[in-house]
Amino acid sequence: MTRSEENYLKTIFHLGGGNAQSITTNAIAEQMETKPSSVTDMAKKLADKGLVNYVKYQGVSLTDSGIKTALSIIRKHRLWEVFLVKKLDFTWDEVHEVAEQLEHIKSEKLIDKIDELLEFPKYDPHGDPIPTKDGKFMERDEQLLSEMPVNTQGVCVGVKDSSAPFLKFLDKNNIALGHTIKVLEKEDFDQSLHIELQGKELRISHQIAANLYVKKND
Amino acid sequence: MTRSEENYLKTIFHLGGGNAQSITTNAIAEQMETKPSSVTDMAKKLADKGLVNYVKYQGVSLTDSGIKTALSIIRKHRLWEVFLVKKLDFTWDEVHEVAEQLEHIKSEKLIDKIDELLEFPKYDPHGDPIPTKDGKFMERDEQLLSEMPVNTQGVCVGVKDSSAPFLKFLDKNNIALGHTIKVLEKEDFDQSLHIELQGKELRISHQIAANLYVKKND
DNA sequence: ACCTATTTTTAGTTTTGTCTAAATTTATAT
DNA sequence: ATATAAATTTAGACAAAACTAAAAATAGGT
Ligand SMILES: [Mn+2]
Ligand SMILES: [Mn+2]
Ligand SMILES: [Mn+2]
Ligand SMILES: [Mn+2]
Repeated sequence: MTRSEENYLKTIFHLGGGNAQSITTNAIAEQMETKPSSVTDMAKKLADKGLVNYVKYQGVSLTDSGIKTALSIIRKHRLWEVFLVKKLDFTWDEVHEVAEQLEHIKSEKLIDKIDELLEFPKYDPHGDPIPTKDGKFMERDEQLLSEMPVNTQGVCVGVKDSSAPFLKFLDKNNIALGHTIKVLEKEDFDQSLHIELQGKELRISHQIAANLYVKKND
Repeated sequence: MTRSEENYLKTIFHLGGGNAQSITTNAIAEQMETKPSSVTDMAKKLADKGLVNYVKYQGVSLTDSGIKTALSIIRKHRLWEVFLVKKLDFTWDEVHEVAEQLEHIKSEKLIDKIDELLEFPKYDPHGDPIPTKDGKFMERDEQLLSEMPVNTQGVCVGVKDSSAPFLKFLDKNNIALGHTIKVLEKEDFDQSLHIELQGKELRISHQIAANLYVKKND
């Protein structure tokens, strides 16, 4: 399994190709910042290896074997991200790039030991669930902050956009995973929100709210 | 800097190319389990990049820039080996393969933090010195056990051969870094040694003794 | 049903790193 | 000094993974 093949599988999974959905050539090309013709070439190769179902002009979806492989890469990526934050004091906006490299290290023992050292974390620094060794996913009952009704409250559990600029913005505004957020008011005009964050009041744009996952309190 | 280029530089360094010595095409090819013609191709490329001095039919030596790069890869390799042993309970015969992959991860912050986490180790699990960030080497006053005179004693500080079979053999015979070894007798016939190891007597072949580094006691 | 715009594939190139086989240079031995 | 052997380089090929440009298929709109 080459690094490139692994990256394609991961991307197809993230685009929904694990749910029998057919992912288009263009969607993959855009996500990977490559050209559609390159995607076609790889689609054929992955199909030959039994990792994707590929029908000309119809896109690709992952086979069971492809899903398994994609999940193992995603598991490694997220465990390394936790390692970088918990053990090496990286900030959550610094880890993704390095994890993109570390996820391709081939050693089952290595990743199992990292998992153990971290005491088997369930979520990565951005709140994304870490698949178990046998490819099980811990999905969480969560919703976007932008979809929470006024006067409900919950705990921030994840980010949809995990780009460095967004994460740094959150840091600057004291928004972090585990913080309590209550929706005080929604502005009709621009969908901006007036929220209570850890006791303090704050106004945030729709764009921010639409990239924060919240778990509603019982 | 590609992974392949890094591996060539590291190999040339290990073969002595850091001391203005000219390393032959065949020596590099043999060490890297590749063909001489491939080495010639790479020699030209590395020369173009100013990393080696290459004279046709005469072999290559590292430039200052090449030495610097080689030392940075070796530093990463050895720090990762320490990490695997100290933090993840790998044995010293398991670490090399994984370190061969990890040494190519590109992140200065990552390796500096690993160094810090390990409290700036000076030697790797096989007793090899870890170059400092600015490329300084901690050479040790050491010699091969096979070259120690009868009735001298010292501490085992390193292995010359760090292949898994040899390391496992050492484990089985309770030979480990830090253990005290005294040469009791040398057999003229086959150069085998009669030694005292941590108080117990033991016979070892010349081949074993010629792959153990010992630091003579003052 | 037909035309058009978009998507996707094909065909042909490029780069990196490898290989084999052949040619060339250097080393060795008489 | 010359023949022979060994080491090294050259030339040409290949696989992986990308690209561009052109061809083909699909989707939408009238
Ligand atoms: Mn990430
Ligand atoms: Mn993440
Ligand atoms: Mn090693
Ligand atoms: Mn080592």
